[in-house]
Amino acid sequence: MTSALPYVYSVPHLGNFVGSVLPADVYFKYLKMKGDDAIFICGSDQHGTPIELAAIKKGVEPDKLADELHATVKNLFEKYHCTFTHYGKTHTEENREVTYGVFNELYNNGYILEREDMQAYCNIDKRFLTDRFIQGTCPYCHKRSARGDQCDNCGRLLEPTQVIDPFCAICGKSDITFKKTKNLAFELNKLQSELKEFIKKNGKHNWSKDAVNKSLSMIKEGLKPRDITRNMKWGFPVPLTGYENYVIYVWFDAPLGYIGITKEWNSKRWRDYWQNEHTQLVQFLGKDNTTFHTIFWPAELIGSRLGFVLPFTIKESQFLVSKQLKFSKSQGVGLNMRTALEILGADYWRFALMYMYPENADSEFTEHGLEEIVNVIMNDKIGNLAQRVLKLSKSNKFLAEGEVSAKDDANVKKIVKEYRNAFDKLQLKRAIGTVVKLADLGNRIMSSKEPWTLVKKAREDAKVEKQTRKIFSELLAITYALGILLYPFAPKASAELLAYFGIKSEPTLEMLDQKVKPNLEAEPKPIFQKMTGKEIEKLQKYA
RNA sequence: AGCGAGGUAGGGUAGCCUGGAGUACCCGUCGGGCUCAUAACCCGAAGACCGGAGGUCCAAAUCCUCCCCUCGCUACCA
Repeated sequence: MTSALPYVYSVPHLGNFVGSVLPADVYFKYLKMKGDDAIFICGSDQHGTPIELAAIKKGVEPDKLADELHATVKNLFEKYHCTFTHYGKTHTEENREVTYGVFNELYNNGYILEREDMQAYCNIDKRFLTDRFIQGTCPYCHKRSARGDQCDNCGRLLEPTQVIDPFCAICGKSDITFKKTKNLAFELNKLQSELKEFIKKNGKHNWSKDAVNKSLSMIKEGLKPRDITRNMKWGFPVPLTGYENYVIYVWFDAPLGYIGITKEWNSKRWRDYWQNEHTQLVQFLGKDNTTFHTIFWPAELIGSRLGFVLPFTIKESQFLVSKQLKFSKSQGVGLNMRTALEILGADYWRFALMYMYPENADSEFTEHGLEEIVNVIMNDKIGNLAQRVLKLSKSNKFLAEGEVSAKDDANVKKIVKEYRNAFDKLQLKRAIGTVVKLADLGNRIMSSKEPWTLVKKAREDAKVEKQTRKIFSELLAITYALGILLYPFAPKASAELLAYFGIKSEPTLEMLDQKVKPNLEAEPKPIFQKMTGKEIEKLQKYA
């Protein structure tokens, strides 16, 4: 399984995180709990115009800048307890090999076309300028914020020739002329029917309606050849004579990075996953990225005839948006993955973000919404249930000692089944909902059975004692199961809870059937805390 | 503009594929219970013309058509 490769231009914001890496990591943790042979591949997408431009402006080599950014982002994901099998990057020898392999096969198989077009050329820097290297005044809003592809101010799409008073983003001068230049294009149109067949077949495997329909409609409208070379410097050089000054276009090598990164992880085993007909490839990505994964990239794989696996499931997310808070616009300002950790710990963000996961529709991030999830769902319902069960058990050891297991409890079993079912269908919001359901079950038992009353009678009445032991056993089983089910969403809290039951290793679903003994000597500590005025104040700084 | 997806109590969501009394969850509001626990938890109530207008059907939030609003894509951002 993979998560969309973050384009490492700045610190990812919370919307980026919840769109692909986080749900992917959550799902991966579930697969590991289940015991599947799964690997989770992700990494930094390092090529492309924005990074080359930033490197030129900073006066550093693009590979150096890209590696620095890669290190920063990698470190951040670790702080959020993401456990990739490998978090790599696209500018590697391995990815170059994979990219050239696919490129050469497409070329040999007759899917590559040479065509000519007009492109901007800076007479001062003596180089061609891709659209983003052209800046100037927007013909629509007349702000000096237009680029060759789009205006940053009004968001309208532009042609480079439409930009008024264009200047070169590198030297700032206006000495630009348009020259005829050649490029290689990938004839996607030749693979249309194979792509359609692939989407129709695999689209049944839990893809969103949105992903299937927009992919099919794009094919229906007719695919066109798409450029795969760029007249710039940063990237993999095109391995063809006559193209010495060109690099492979980032969209072409970035998704091949999934394979390249796997090869970087393990030079022997990568083929076992990627060239194996039994592999089920599950890919997490945001809605802006869908057709790259359902059309452009599969076309590369199909056209290469190298027997690479195609996406089995496309797990597309919508966007998490915020009207009241600034999600990073770029440049690391606003509420992003870094600044968020200054407010709350990783478990809180993981759980809260998954609780508001924009699974089927855009979802709204609000300060109040976050507060509610942290304070009510995590703290009051889940954390406090564990605390009241463990404390009551500790102060009534004679009723709580002995082995417990979630195996024989019908209510717990039912919820666990629903949890598994939700995950297996990739319904992640439903999955996190079942965790809350389990806590609700515990809280309801507490209220209806009132074990704190029973313990007083249990010492005198053997019948009551037996009854009370059963209730304790059930409550402890629920708490133990909570510790396991919580793992994908809040791994740290899960570990803390499971420690009371003597579990120190990574949890598995099999453990639910094990018999465990609660440690009634240890003083239970709350696994979650509420957000206080201090955290809310910090959050409001981003309003 | 074209294509795709969304619009559900005051707020936030699930339900829609596979039609069956507006069903459910969280917050907020109102009333009650409980005192084990982190002032938490539990029970009950009020609150929705399911974006709008038509249509199909014994029956529509769900299927069809048109319109309005929001988001995404439209091939040189990735």
